[in-house]
Amino acid sequence: MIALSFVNRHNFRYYRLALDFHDNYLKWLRILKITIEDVAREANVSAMTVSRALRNPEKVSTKTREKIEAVVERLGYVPDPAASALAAGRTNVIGVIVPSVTNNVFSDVMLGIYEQSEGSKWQIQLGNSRYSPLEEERLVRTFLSQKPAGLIISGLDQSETTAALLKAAKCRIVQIMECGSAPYDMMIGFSHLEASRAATHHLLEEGYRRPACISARLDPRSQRRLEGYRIACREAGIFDPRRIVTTPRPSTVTLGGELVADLLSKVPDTDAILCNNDDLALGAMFECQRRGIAIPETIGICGFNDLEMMAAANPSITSVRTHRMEMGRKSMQMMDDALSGKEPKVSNIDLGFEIMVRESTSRKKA
Amino acid sequence: MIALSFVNRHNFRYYRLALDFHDNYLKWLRILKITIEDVAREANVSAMTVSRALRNPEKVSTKTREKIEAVVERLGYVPDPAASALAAGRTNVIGVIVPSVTNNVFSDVMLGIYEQSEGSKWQIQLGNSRYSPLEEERLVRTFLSQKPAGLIISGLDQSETTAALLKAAKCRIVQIMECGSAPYDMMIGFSHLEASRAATHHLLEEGYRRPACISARLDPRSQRRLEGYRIACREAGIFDPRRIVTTPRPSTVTLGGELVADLLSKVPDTDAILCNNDDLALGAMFECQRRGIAIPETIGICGFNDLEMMAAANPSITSVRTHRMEMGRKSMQMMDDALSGKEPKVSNIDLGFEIMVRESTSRKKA
DNA sequence: TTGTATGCGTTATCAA
DNA sequence: TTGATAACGCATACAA
Repeated sequence: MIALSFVNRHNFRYYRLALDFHDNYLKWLRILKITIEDVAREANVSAMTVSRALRNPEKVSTKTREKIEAVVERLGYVPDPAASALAAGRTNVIGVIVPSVTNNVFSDVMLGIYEQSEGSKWQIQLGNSRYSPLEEERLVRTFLSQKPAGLIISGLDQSETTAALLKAAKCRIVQIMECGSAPYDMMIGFSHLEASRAATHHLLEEGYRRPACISARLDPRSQRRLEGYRIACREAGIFDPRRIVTTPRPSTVTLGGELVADLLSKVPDTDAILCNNDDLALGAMFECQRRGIAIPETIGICGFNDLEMMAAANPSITSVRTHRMEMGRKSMQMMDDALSGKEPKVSNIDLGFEIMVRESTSRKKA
Repeated sequence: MIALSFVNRHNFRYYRLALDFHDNYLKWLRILKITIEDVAREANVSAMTVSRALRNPEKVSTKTREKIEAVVERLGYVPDPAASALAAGRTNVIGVIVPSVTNNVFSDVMLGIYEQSEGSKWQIQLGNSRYSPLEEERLVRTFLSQKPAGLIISGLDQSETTAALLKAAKCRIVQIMECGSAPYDMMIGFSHLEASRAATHHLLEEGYRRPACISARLDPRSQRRLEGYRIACREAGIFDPRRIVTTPRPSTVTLGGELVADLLSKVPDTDAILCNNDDLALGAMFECQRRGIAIPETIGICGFNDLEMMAAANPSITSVRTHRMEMGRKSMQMMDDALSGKEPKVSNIDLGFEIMVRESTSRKKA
């Protein structure tokens, strides 16, 4: 009876079960549901003090804090995030929305994000829009309903509704992958158009006069890369629309080979191939090798993204290095800074790119 | 005054602001926070009925349901998942914990999971343990604290604490990637040991007598694959420990080349290389080509996983096909079935594997 | 520094 | 078929 007097309603059952057997009681606690109340009772403090000890340890005396921490550890207490979110009206969730989780490009970015978030209080939640603006909209809605602290989202091409949702959102937003002029909030990326244009320039400088471009997927960034190729060719006065071969299919190594086959059947005098990504480039290389076409002498090949395998290939393949992991890391850092009150000085970062010249386009010395 | 009489406390402000201007009021609602109460008031029903109309539409008359749905649509009401989780004590979240999000192997599995979950009410939440049992433990704890409907987790090698947590968990669990005898709940995968053993057999059947094995990362599954190689070699009486070259570093294409260089410097008479994954295999191929070693004549190369690029390579590379996407899909299906009450007939599935014989090991016909 | 009272938005329960 | 009421577990605001 005495024990029951300080027991709240929902703890009744296990107190009944283990009234005079403390160890048993602890076991029950562990299996049933441990709340902040349980911790408070064990530590002889109020629930509020426990809450404080966990969120703002500095606002609690060292002694009580240590006592509470010990009890938390002993009981294995884990705060209920739902209750926390409901009471506080916010969460420690940072939503990350990417078009693809199977694409190396995005997985590298995610790696950077994960690395940077390690040790912080932020919890990453990943969404996969699968290149669909509608799916993206659904994801944004879902994420926002969770009152996230922040949202990291890919690109500039959200649907009108999505854009409206993001503009109205009360959380911080970092757009990644591209550069642009009107970020919702913060932004970090690079210019796909300029990168592709520079790559085309490189081909021209190496002496290739009839460069082609193959592209798959045709998402907004692919399109801008295509445009970069077009511009560079026009600037050099050698643009020929027949040398552009595209497909909406997702890119694969095999597809790279097929696109090259298609290309060469239409315009056999092509002397260089700018591939919209590295998978295509690898496939293009294999196809050329199968046909006995010399790389880089007869045809030069340039990829995009500079995946790790480009340097290992034989011949090694020229590619446009994009700083994906750094992009992930910095986006997370900007987010963290913004959420910690130290507003980042620059909120719209162009990370640039680098043409990694390798054997596959080095005709000069040959 | 009349209007105020039926207005609850927290809606007071925007009622004040737009008492007699209904449209404006709706706009405010949209920007501020729309709760189930707002919907209920607009639809002239109780909050409970709105809740029912959304969760169990069949328990509400068609007329009221339609009325409510219209209001929900008009106000753009999105339920607060935190409140829902708190009140119901459960969520529609299915947690997926994988060791790596950058590894093609897991991204294929995830693709399957995402595809299968599409259209269902389940919400996928991804966790990345980065091959760390401790990180995995942390993730399991975090996920469980969210009262998920289910958990999909990779492998059999959880830490003791993690295992205890999972056993005590009230949610359904599907283990993926491997086969084993004592699942926490459900399981789907294949035997890495048998797959690797079969691949080694294939090499022996092709006439290779001095097969080597290169491996990176050395996670539990790599180790079991290594063991499969050992067993097959011992069975054939040709086991030579010098032919095993491993590194704890994460595998890359470049690393494949380095391991081959290392291997050949130690045991130059090696006539086949079983690579523990396809990245290594590709790197091995490039390295052999660089050294002018004929594939498959002088050295045969076999990968593991059968990533798409294996078939596109030149020469095409033999690999062990594992049914990753199907694994993802089926794991999600098992989960869905289990959660929907229709307990799956088989709860421990061996998906098997397939040796995809290609040019890189086809010496017979040569 | 610590505690008390109260509300967050939803759903379970039971009554109508 | 619908509604009233009481939790759910935690954090805010304020009091002590």
